Amino acid sequence: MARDEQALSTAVEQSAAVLTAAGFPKMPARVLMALLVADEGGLTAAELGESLGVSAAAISGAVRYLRSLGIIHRMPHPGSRRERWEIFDDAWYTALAGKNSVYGTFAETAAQAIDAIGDPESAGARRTGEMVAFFRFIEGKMPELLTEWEALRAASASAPVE
Amino acid sequence: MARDEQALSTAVEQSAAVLTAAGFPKMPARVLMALLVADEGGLTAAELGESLGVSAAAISGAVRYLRSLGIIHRMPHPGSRRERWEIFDDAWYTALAGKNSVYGTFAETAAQAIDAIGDPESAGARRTGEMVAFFRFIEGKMPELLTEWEALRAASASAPVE
DNA sequence: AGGGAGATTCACAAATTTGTGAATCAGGCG
DNA sequence: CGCCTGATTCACAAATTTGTGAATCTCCCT
Repeated sequence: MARDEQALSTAVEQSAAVLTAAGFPKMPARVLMALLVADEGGLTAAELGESLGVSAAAISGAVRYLRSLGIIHRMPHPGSRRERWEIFDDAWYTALAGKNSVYGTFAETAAQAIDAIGDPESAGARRTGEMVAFFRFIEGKMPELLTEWEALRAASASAPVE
Repeated sequence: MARDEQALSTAVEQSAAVLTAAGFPKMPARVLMALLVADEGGLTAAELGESLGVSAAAISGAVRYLRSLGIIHRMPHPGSRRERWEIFDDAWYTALAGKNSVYGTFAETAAQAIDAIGDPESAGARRTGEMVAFFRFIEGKMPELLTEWEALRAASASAPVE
């Protein structure tokens, strides 16, 4: 079965839209998905621009954003001047771990509200305390979850996809 | 110890800022935090507006958004005309479960890209397949995690907060 | 019923975000 | 050594999002 560019483009756009709805910036989401489904060797900025129908400048901005998140990297160029961008294999893993720490900082910031409320018996303090505990719990569990994933992944190392 | 409104307001704003950075709309985030730390009985739209320094209209919009997410509800009014808004106790739990299903739909949308690529041996198909598997794994694990949290929560039912 | 407090909605204004074109920079190749 | 392809940055334009004021609606209370 050959590459169905039409259907692929649709899938890329739809996936990017889901990411966008989840709060991810639009152009980075599209670039990310394009790189995800790309063949070995990554894509150049020009290729990305053409495939997504946007200017080189937009690509550059999106690429900078994604690099700052540490989920893509520039390929050690084969020899030509063309810079190739490639997604890290563990990008999603990393992204989730990063989001996890966001949960953590959120919990710690909110914990300050408990002190400000003063009375630990009050509804607000109780409610806030529960939320803080919840996110601390989630944050604490996440490493475990990721370890489990790694184990699973290693187990089915060269097994077929999907 | 009495309520330190100054510090409380700061904590509310900072927590809201963290949520905003994570992709949550600004005003809903602020309203959510204000309701989180509120005393028993919730707050009226007017109280929210005053406490956050914004117009009643802005509150109304934020409240509609939060209600659509199912994380706040209008209190069965005591008798007065004033509508009181209150956060659900399991709001965060619910929110995470909801976000979880976002992961799921993302995975399923992206899975379509694999078919479009055709060759399952290609780098793109392998990479995408791995991502899909990862998010399916996370989605599958989440219920377990939440169950565990419920158990923990029930265990320390009337234990002190924080 | 009528008055009035409060919530909600609407059209518009402000502000932030997003994408573009033109200019600039970088470095491989003739 | 200088041209030429391609990446990057900048200032600005477009567009989407966000918040406001005024008008409208709701419904309790007399």
